[in-house]
Amino acid sequence: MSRENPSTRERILTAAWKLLDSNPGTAARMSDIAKAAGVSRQALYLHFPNRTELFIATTRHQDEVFGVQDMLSASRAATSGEDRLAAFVTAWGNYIPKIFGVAKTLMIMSETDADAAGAWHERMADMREGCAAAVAALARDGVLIKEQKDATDLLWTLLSIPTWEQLTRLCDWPQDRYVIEILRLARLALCGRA
Amino acid sequence: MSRENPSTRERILTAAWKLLDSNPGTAARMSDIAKAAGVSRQALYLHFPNRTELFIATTRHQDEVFGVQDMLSASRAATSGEDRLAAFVTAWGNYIPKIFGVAKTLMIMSETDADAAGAWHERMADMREGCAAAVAALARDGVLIKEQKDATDLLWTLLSIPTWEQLTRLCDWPQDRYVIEILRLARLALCGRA
DNA sequence: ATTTTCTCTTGACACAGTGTAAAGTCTCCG
DNA sequence: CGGAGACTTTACACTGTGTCAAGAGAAAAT
Repeated sequence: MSRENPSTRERILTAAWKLLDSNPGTAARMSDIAKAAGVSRQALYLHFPNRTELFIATTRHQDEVFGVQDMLSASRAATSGEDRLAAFVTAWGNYIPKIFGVAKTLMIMSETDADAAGAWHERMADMREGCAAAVAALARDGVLIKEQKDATDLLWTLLSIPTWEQLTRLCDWPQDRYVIEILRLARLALCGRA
Repeated sequence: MSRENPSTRERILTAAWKLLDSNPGTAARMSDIAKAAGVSRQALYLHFPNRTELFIATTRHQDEVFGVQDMLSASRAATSGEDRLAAFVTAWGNYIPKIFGVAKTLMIMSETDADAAGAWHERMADMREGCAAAVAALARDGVLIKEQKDATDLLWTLLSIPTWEQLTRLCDWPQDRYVIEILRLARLALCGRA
C-alpha cells in the first residue's frame, strides 16, 4: 500500500485532486476517480484503504507538491511582529485557493467521518500554530491589545476557510482584496489600529 | 401533505429538530427520525417528499416557533446606526445557537443537494438584508468608513454560522463573549473605531 | 526459458440508506 | 354499515461503499 508502482498511486491522487478541485465539496465517487485516473475502481482500494484515506492522502500530496513548510518558514523570517503578521496572513491567505477544493471536501466529511475529522483538525491546528506565532511576535513588540489566546482565536477564525469562501466565492471579492481586507481586519482586531 | 393530522407532522418535525440539534451536521437518517417520532419510516414520506424537504421544513418550523420576524423587527426599532448595528448583531448572534444544529445540516447538504442549497441561500440572503440595513443606517449617520457593499459583505461574513461555530465550539468562547467580540470587530471594521 | 511475484482487472457480492409501491389495519365520520 | 384518511407492514429498486476470489500480463528471479 505504500511501495507499489508510484505512477498509479500518483495518477489516482492527481485524478482525485482535479475532481475535488473542479467541484469542491461534492465529494466525487470512487468510480468517478477511477475513471478519471484510468484504472479500475478496485485499484483504488489497492492503494488506499477507503475513500476517506484517499482524500486525506490527496491533501498530504498537495502539501508536498506546494511545499507548505517552505511557505510557513518564509513568514518566520520577518523580524517585527507586524511584518510577521502580514507575512503569515498573506502566505496562508494565498494558499487557501490552491487547496480549497480538497480541503472543503475533507471539512465536510469531518462531520460524519472520524478519520477525516482527525486529519482536518490536525491541519487546522497546524495553521493555528502560525497564528499563535504571529500573535506572540506582536505581544513581544508590545503592540497586542488582547490576551494572546483570544487574539490567536480571532486571527485563526479570520483566516478560516469558510471565511475565505464566503468573501471570495459568495461576495465575489478578488483574491488580493481578500488578503488586504483580512490583514486590515486582523491589525484592527489585534492591535487596535490599521 | 399539508392539511393532514397536524400532530404527526409536528411530531416528526420535533423529532428531526432534536436529532439534528443533538449532533449537528451528522444528518440523522430517516429511520432514526421515524423511530424518535414514534412513527414508521414510511410515514415520513406521507408528510414530506424527501429527506431534504423534511429538513427544510424543520428550519421553517424553527423560524415560526422562535419568531424570527419579531426578532429582526426589534433591531429595526433602533434609531442611530450604531444602535442598530448593535441590536442586529446581538439579535442574530444570539439566534444562531438556537438554530445551529439544523442550520448546519442544511448547510452541509447544500453542497450536494440543489434544494437544500436553495433554502440555505435564501436564509443567508435574508440575514444579509439585516446586515445591509444596519450598514445603510451607519452610512446615513456618516460613520461608515467603507463602501456599503463591502461593509455588508464583511458584516455578513463576521456573522456567518461557521464563524460562530469556530469561536464558540472550537475556541470555547461563551456565547456572550462571542457577541461582544463580534460587535467590537464589526464596529472596528465598519467605523474604524470601537 | 520457465517460474514466481507483483500490479491490476473483472465480476460478483454484502451492506446501508433513500425512495417507491401495494396491500392491509384502524379509526373516525357520515 | 360503509367509506375515507392516516398510518403500518412488507417488499423492492437503486446507488454507492467496501470485500472477495479468480485470473491476466509483465517484469524479475532462478
